[in-house]
Amino acid sequence: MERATLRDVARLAGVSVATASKALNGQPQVRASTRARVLQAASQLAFSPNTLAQGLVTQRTGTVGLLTSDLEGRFSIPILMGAEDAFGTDQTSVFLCDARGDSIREKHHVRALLSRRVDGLIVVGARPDSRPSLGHDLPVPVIYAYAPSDDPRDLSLVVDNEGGGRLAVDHLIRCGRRKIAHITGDATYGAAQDRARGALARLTEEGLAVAGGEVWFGMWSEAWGRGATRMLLERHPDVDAIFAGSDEIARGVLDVLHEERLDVPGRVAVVGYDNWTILTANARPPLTTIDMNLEQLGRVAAQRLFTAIGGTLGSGTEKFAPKLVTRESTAPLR
Amino acid sequence: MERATLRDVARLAGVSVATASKALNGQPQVRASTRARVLQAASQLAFSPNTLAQGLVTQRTGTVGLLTSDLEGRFSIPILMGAEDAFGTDQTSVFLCDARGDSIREKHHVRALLSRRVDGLIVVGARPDSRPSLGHDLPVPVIYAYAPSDDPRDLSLVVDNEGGGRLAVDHLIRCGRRKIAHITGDATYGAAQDRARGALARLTEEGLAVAGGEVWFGMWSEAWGRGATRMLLERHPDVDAIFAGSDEIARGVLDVLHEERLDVPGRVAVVGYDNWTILTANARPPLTTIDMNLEQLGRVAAQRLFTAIGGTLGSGTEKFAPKLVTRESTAPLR
DNA sequence: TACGTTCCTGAAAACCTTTTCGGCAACTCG
DNA sequence: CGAGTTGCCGAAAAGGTTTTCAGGAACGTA
Repeated sequence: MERATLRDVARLAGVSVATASKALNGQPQVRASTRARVLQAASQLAFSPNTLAQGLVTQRTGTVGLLTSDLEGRFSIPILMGAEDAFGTDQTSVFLCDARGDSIREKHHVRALLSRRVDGLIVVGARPDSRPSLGHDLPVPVIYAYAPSDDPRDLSLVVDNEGGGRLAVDHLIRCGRRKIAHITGDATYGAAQDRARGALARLTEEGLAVAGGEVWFGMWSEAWGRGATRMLLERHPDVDAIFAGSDEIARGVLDVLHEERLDVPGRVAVVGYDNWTILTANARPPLTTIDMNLEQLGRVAAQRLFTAIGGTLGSGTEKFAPKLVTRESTAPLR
Repeated sequence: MERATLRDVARLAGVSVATASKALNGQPQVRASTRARVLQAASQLAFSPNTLAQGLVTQRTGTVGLLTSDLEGRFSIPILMGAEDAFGTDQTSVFLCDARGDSIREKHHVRALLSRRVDGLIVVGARPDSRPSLGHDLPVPVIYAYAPSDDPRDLSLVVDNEGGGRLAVDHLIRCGRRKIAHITGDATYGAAQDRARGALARLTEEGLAVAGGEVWFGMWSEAWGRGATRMLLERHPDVDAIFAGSDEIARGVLDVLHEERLDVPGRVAVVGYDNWTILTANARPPLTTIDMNLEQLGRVAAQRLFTAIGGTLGSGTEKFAPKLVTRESTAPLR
């Protein structure tokens, strides 16, 4: 299966390569009949242009590098899908690189991508805390997604975790709940702090205090969700809603509530975080949760990068609003 | 940040581009001192070769296309990671494309990838049943992973599901179990059938029949796992092991056993399938399961493709053995 | 008929690298 | 001292495309 080149097309159409090129690219200075001949020849030969050669002369490759730090982590994937999707429609392809959290591996990948003359870079971090900038002496625009760059001159797109916490609590309040507890993950995660801050702020607005006396920080696991819920019920059996910092934790919460025969949502309402379908849809009952809209984040990152490729992209950190996904674990009281 | 070209390096080193190229590529016909000068110049200018130009002349781009049908699905990711990992060490990069199960979208992507002059293609399917071949008139080698091609002339790398079923049951038998049930997913999935066949074969070897009278096909969900387990316990309360067709189903199984206060693994042992960490590690107790070794599959696919790029790759379907991951949900009886 | 326009077309340069091959200098050896 | 080797280096072609610019043909006008 030998590939046809533009030369072959031109020869078959009886024109020069220059005209063939112009005909194929829709340049105006070619007669309609000539263009038709070229098009016909091209399709006959199943011609598809060599993008390497195109890139060499146009200085645009139509490729971007997507640099992730943890592919196995669940958060990179939706972002990646969003970006791939957005680019798919413009004809740009994405190079996927997984640095596995290793910074020298990351450097290596950046070098390779630049060597491939990508038009831009999207860096998606493993967790929503800031990460080291790639620097400013790069010849292409870089956009940071999920984990912001630690350099404010870079452009970062992140999730609004404070807004997410606020959203969850707001929903519970609207359901008539007044004794709302918050069980969440590792306190060293900025995300945990932000969500808690948002939750507390909304409670305060309503004149409420958090049930359980304080936010329960711990780990991002079902086991912690179970343990914390047991302690919580022991000390504050009258709690009527629990906002969990992740769907995993929420699963643990539900598990213990079920064990204790406390009806969800009749007696206690539960909200999770992440909208990780495998956990939320299968839960008993299916879990109301906060969706970070990561796919949208990826899509926007792609678009921003695309428009920035010619000119320049801004700087600073843009926050994206999460959304509430209601399922059966929450409902109005009575 | 303008990029240095080989010309710049050559000029700085006081040699021709030809010698500069040879020096950088380790060709022998260049004096040591000259090479040193070139190397020095290159590093001084932070030179990195333009791979587009290289590809144009060498007819090798050092890129492969990875065509997946369902990125969100959990099975593509490990394969993708394995491939990315294997390629990372050779300096080849991967173009990621998600066809979203749409065959015209897939065609589109293939065209684009060929236009980019990828050196090869890895096609990873959504489910382990056979899928349409991309055809044989492609100018690059293609390798099918997870979902085999429906054309035996293609090379496909798949998981040995029959072996997996056998492995699970074998483990349960070694744990002294004799009344082993199998609750699994959608009967229209080849994977479900294969796993069941392997399980039954191993039981027969031991002179055992499957507990519950037959294999319980249903859906790949926790809810089905719960429902099936309830029915099973009602009719056959003496079952001492359950092999679940997926970790999701296993979670449902565990849930009901827990509700019924049947000790796991003291009274009933449970084995899952997939080793989906988020489900298995958090289960109560942590779940023994079958790991399909998908990362290895991806790695091998990459290697096969790489060695095939020069020559030709074989055909047929190669099966890869899954492995047993033991956790606390299984243990010897008494 | 001579000249200026308007339309199309094609030759050639450019993009950056690899690779072949010829040539020059310095040797070795008879 | 001449001929044959050996070791390094550079000129040039090649890879496939886009784009600029010059020029030819056809036409209208004076």
